[in-house]
Amino acid sequence: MEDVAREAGVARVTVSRALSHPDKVSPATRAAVRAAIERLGYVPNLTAGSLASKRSRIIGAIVPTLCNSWFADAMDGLAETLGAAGYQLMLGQSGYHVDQEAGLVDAFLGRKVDGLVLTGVVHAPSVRERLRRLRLPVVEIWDLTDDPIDTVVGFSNILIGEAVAGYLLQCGHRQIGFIGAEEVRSDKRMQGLRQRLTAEGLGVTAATPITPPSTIEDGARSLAELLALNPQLQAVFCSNDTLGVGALFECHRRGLRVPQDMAVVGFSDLAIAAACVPALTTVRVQSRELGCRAAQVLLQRLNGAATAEVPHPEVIDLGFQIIERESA
Amino acid sequence: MEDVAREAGVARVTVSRALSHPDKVSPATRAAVRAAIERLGYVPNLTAGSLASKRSRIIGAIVPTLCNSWFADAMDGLAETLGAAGYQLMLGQSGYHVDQEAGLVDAFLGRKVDGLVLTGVVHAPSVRERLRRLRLPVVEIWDLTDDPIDTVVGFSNILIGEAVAGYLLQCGHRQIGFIGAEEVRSDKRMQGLRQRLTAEGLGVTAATPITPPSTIEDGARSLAELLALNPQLQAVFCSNDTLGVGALFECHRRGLRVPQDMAVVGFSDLAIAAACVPALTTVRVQSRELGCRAAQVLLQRLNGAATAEVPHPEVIDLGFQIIERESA
DNA sequence: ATGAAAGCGCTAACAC
DNA sequence: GTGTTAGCGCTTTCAT
Repeated sequence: MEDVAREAGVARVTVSRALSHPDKVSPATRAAVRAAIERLGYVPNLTAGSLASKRSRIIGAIVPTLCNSWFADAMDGLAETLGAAGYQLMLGQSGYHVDQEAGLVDAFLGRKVDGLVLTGVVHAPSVRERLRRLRLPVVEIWDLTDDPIDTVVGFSNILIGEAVAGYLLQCGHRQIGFIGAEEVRSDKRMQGLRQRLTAEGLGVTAATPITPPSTIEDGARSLAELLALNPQLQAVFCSNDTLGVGALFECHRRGLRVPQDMAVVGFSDLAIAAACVPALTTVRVQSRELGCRAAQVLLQRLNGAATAEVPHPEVIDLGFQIIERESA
Repeated sequence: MEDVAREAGVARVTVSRALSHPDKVSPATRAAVRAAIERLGYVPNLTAGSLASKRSRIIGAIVPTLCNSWFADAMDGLAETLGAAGYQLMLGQSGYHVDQEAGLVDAFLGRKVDGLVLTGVVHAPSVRERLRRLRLPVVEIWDLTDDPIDTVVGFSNILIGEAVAGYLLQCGHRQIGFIGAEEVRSDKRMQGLRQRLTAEGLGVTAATPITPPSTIEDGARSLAELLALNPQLQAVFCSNDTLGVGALFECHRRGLRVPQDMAVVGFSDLAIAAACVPALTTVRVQSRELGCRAAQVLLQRLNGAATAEVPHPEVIDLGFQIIERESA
């Protein structure tokens, strides 16, 4: 930067200003600086800038795993929107463990991220507390809560469970099962399902929760387990489409007609849901949009701070949609 | 850090050392420092550390998009391996554009990443040159080349095309088509296919390249296009499984029996390939392992530098595998 | 084994 | 509009 300043015949600050606040510099010097930068191939050290300005233009995001395309899609939207605004994405994977998430949050805080995106609303207590106290812009995604750390943008996993229960009941099913993952948001969907069913005086047959990542084989195995538990079973809600496809497979193998003998509903609407035979009825959530929206909220917070605006906790519900196909 | 030093009754340097080089500090002071840190809830500012030490412990990675689960899987492996070694992943999306990639490389260099992972071996000339000159650890993935920037770990897209051609020929097909994306690695697979076929005195019918992201509908539409171009078509190689499934759909719609009337081969072995009916014969590449391996190479480079070892360009071929299912 | 001094490369106040 | 003066919070030498 020293060199650029000399080359352009100005002081270092002026170079800095020409880069960060172009409008605070006369067009002439701005041009001179640009030219010097070009000539010297100067690349500003953003690390030094971050240290001095206390703004890193980095957003940290933590998802359980990128292997699940719904999270990957959300990160795609997040990275794209953030990138367009000149922010960088630092990504971490929690493996569905709150303590691993806590470790990543620490690391990100140490790196002075300007904001954070966390998956879900359940975190280590220390994390919630720290983040609240720091007043760091934080967006929780993929679920809802009345008491977000800062802002939450997602959908209600409990309502999804209830809606699927309602749908299945309406189809005339009474013996309903659940195949889910060993994971808090899956539990909530099950909870919603159970609530609604209990209200009708019905129970729900639940398979042993699957340790992520879910596979098609897990889905098949779980359906078999469910059938052993309750041979009368008429319908099953699978906590994700992968398990749903597995359940479909097991039905096929056993000669069960879908949906007549067994109705199957999935979750997340992967491409596979539309492509399998019979096509899988599922719940669609807008993963990518979720990421975009999370980015927008962060960006707004980060600029809002500049305009002395103090934002308060907010709950943004993006909703969901039952996609009716052939399987239920 | 000042506070921690005071609390522990030592100098700031000692705190720094206790954190970064624990073995250079007596066990007693180390414990005192740890205690003080605990008591004060001190979180080191890694930005400042990076600035001072010129090592950021950040790796930048650029993929075309995270929406394609093969890239997401690779990033999953990368992030996991890197995270375990105390490195953070900064992620960017190029949207399949070399100039967008170049912009991200600039941004990452400005952030002083310790290493870089790029998708593919085709980049803006300025990028290659810059990176080479900087001697920054760089791993190119998802393809191979004789002339990598630094190290390349992937598979040969050309050989994949040739292998699929060989497979299809062996199945007895002579009229072969290609459905691909508007993208350099897809082109290479087509190139390989064409080479092998040309060697047999055969041609290949190619559909209009699909602008990413590919959809199932794109695949269906492309198969229709191919059939219009060449009604005798016996087999088609689709540049990814999504297109393959689309092709399968179109065959079904037209009452074409697969593989008797039309053989279909996909690429990447998504879960959907095994789940659709008929199951899709495809080419499997180890996406996640690719990411892990890329991370290992970087880590080795980064430590190797410490041991004064100067590594030279390397080509690591992870190969591929044709997964024979029902569709071809 | 520990400390003192000197930056890392930039930005934020203030002056001019 | 531009320059001057101080740091940002840490890690290096190099002494001790």
